Amino acid sequence: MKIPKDQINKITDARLRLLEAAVWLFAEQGINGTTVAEIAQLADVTSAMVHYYFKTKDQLLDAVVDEKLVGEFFTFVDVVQIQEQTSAIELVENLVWRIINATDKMPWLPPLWIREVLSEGGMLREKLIVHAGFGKKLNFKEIFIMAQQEGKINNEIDPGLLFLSVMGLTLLPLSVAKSWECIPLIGKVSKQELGKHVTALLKNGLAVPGSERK
Amino acid sequence: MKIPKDQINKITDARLRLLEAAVWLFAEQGINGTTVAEIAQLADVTSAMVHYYFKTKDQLLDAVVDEKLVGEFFTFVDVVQIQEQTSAIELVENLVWRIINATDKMPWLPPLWIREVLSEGGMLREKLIVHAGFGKKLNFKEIFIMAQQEGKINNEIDPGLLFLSVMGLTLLPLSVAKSWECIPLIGKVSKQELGKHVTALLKNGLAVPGSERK
Amino acid sequence: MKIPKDQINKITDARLRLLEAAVWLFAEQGINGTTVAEIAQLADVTSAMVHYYFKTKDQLLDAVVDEKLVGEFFTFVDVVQIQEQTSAIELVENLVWRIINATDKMPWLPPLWIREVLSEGGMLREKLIVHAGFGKKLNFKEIFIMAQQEGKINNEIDPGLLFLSVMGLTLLPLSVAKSWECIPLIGKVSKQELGKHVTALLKNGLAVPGSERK
Amino acid sequence: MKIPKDQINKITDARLRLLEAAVWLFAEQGINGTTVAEIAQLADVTSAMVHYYFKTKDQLLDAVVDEKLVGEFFTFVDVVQIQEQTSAIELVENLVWRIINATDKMPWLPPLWIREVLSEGGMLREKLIVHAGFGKKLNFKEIFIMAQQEGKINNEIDPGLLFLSVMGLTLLPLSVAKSWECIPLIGKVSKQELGKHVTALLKNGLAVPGSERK
DNA sequence: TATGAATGAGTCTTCATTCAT
DNA sequence: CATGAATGAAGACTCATTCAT
Repeated sequence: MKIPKDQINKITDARLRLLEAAVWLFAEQGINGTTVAEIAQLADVTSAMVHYYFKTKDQLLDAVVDEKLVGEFFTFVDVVQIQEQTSAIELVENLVWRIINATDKMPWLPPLWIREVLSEGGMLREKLIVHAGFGKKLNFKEIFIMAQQEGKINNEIDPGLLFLSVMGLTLLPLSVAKSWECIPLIGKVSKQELGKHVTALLKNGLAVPGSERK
Repeated sequence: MKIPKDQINKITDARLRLLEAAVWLFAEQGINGTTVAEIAQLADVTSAMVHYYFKTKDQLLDAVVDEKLVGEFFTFVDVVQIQEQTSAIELVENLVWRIINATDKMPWLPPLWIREVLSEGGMLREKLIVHAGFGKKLNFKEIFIMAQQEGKINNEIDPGLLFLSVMGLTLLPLSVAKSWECIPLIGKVSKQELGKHVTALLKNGLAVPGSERK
Repeated sequence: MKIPKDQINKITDARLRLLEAAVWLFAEQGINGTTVAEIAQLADVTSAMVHYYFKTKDQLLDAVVDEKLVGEFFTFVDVVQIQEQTSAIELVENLVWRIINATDKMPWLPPLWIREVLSEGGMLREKLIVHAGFGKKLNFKEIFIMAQQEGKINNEIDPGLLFLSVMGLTLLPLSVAKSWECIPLIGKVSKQELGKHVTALLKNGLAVPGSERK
Repeated sequence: MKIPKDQINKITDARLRLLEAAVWLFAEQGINGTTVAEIAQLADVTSAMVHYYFKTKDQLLDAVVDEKLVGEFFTFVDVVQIQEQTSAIELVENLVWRIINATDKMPWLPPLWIREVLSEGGMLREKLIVHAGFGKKLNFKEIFIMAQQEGKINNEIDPGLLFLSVMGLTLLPLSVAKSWECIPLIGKVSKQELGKHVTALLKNGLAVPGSERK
C-alpha cells in the first residue's frame, strides 16, 4: 500500500487534507505509531495546524470516526439500505461486494478497521461504538434469526456472529494485502478473486445442508 | 480480558515472567502503546532488568515471536501435524478447534496476532515471516489444490485464501471478545458456539454444492 | 473577584475594551498566565486585533501602564494633589482612603499592583519606574523627614519606608480579598473596616509616643 | 537578589538541589515565567530529572509548599511557638523579627510569598491553604480579640486583619528590596532599619491611644 | 478595521536506554 | 542479578505573531 501523496495534496481544504493524510498513515503505521508531525508533513502544513483544526490528537480521531468511517465508509457501503431490499443470503453477498468495492476508494480502510476498531485496545473502538446510532439501525442479527426460523438458513450458524464473520472474511485479507505476494502460503490474489472466494464460502456455508442450490 | 497478575508472578524465572507480562500488555494496549516500564512493573522487576535480559525493546519482540508465538502457540496448534493425518475438510475443522482451544491458555493471542502480525505495519509481522521456516513446512495451499482437483472441494474456493479465511473467522471474533456483550449486533457468545458456527460455515462452504452431506 | 464581562463589553471603543479586558485578566491570572487570545475573547474580538491595536503583547503592557495605572489609578488617587494640602499624618490617612476608594472602580488594581508592579520580576515594574515622572513629583519622603524634624512624627519611623508601608497595609489585604472569607485567620472584612483598621494603625503608629491624641 | 548558583550546587542530593533551584527562580521570575528546563539547568541536571523526581511541574509545586514553605519557613518562624510565650504586642514584634531574620537564609521567600501565595491566582495559594493544618493551630486572631477585651489593644484595630498587616509591612518591602536603591521615593534601607520601622509602627499603632509608653 | 489561516519557537512530558554501584 | 539515577531524543501541545484577503 503506497501512500498517494500527490493525490492527497490535490485536496484544497487543509482540514480535509489532514484527515485524508491521517487515515493513510494510521492504516500503515497504526495510530500510536503515527505522530502529529508526520500527518502534518504528509498534508504539507505545520504540525501546529493539526492542533488549529482539531485541537488535540484525540479530537482528530473523533473527526476520523465521524467523517471518514461513518461519513465516507458507512455511507458508501450503506448497510442499512442493503438490508431492506433482499433475502438474507443476498444481503450477505451484497455486503461483501460493497465492502470490497469500497476499498478501491479507501484502501486505508481495512488495516485501520482491523487494527483500531476491531482490535482490543484499538483507539477508535469505543469512539465508534459510542457513535450515535452505530449498529442500532442495523438489524442484521434479527434478519438471520428470522431466516433461520423460515428454514432458509443453516441452523448451526450463529446469527450474532455472522457480521463478524463477514468482516473477518473480507477486511482481514484486505488488510494483509500488502504482503500477499511475499507469503507462499497465499500467493497473489486479486480483489475479484477474494470476492468470489468469500461469497462462494458464505453462500454455501449459510445454506441449509442438502438443499437445492443453483 | 483481565490480566492475571498473580498468575504471571507465579513464574519464577524473571525472563519468562517478563515475556508473559509482555504478551498480555501487548495484546491489551498494542506494542507501541506499551512501555518497557509497564512490562517491568507487571513482572515485578525494574525496567533496567528488561534491558538486562533482552538488551532492547526490539529484541524483546524477537523473543516474543520465537518463544511465545512459535514456541507456544505453533507448538500447541501443531499445524504441521494436523495436515498429515486428515482429509482437507477435516484438516480445516481440526485447525479451527485447535486455535480456539489454544486461546484458553493464551487469551492474549488473538488480539496480538490480529494487530501485530496480520495488520499492515504490525510490529511482529516481518519478524514472523522472516522467522526460519514459518509457512514453509505448511502445504495448506497445496492440499486444497489437490482436493479441488479430486472434486472434493468447491471450485469457487481459492486455496490460497483459505488459511486467511480460517484466521479471519476464528481469531478476529476472539480478539473482539472483550466487547461482545456490549454490542447488540453480536450479543454474548461462548467459544463453543463460535467453534460450531465457524466449522458449520466452513464445512458447508467448502463442500461441493449439491453433494451429499450428513 | 468576578470578571464583569457584560460591563466590559459596554465599552464601544475596541481598543479601550481590550485594555479593560487585559487588566481584569492580568489581575486574576497574572500577566504571564494570560494569553493574548484570552484577552481578545473577553473583549469579543479576534486575537489578531490585539496585534492590530498594540502591535505586541509587550506594547499592550506599556499601554496598560500608561492608560490604566497612570491614567486611571494615579489620576483618581491624585497623590500629588493630596500632599500639597495637608499635614503629614492627614496626608497618609487621605492616601489610604483614596486608594481604598479607587478599588471600587478598579477592583483589578490591587492584585495587578502587588504581583506585577511590586513583586520582583513583575512585568510592569520597570515600565512604571521608567515611566516619565513617576515618583519624581512625589516628595512623600521629604515631607516626613520635615515632619520628624518638627517633632510631629515618631523618630523611629523611616520616612523612606512609609510609602511602602501604606501600600502593604492597604493593597496587600485588598489583593487577598477573594479568599478572605475562607481563611479562619482573617474572616470576612469590609473595605470600610479595612480603612478604619489601617488609618488607626498609622495614626497612632506614626504619632510621637506619649503625645496627646484625641 | 542574585541567585547563588555555586551555593545551590553544593547540595549533593539532586532532589533537594532542584527544590532550592526552583524557589530561587520562582521568586525571581514567577512560577509561570520559569521553565522546567531553567530549574534543571540551575541545578545542573537534565530537565528529564525534574520529572524523574517530581513527575510533573505541578507536583514540584506541591513539594515546594510542603518542604520549602511549610518545612523550612514555617519551621524557622515557628509561629505557633511564639504565641504561647508572650503578650499580644510582643507576639507581633517577635513575629516581625522572626520573619525578617528568616529571609537571611531564604531571600527567595518574600517575592515567592507575595506573588504566589498572597496574590489572586497565585499558583501556591490553594495548595498552601489546603495544606493540612495551615492556620488552624494559629489563634492569632483570638489572642488579639482577648487583648482588646482586656483593654490592652486599641479598639479600632481589626484583629482579623492584623496578620495580613504584619505580612504587608514586612514581606512586601522585602520583596521589593531589589530595586530599593533605584527608587528615590525609598532609598537604601537595611533589614535592621526595616525591622525597627515596622515594630515602631506596630507597637504604637496597636497601643491604646493616650496610654503610657516608655 | 477585521479575520481566518498559518507558523516557528518554545514548553511540558514521556520513554527507551545506559551506567555506576 | 539488581537497581536508582541519569539522559537524549522525540512527541503533543501552546502561543505570540504575521499575513493575505
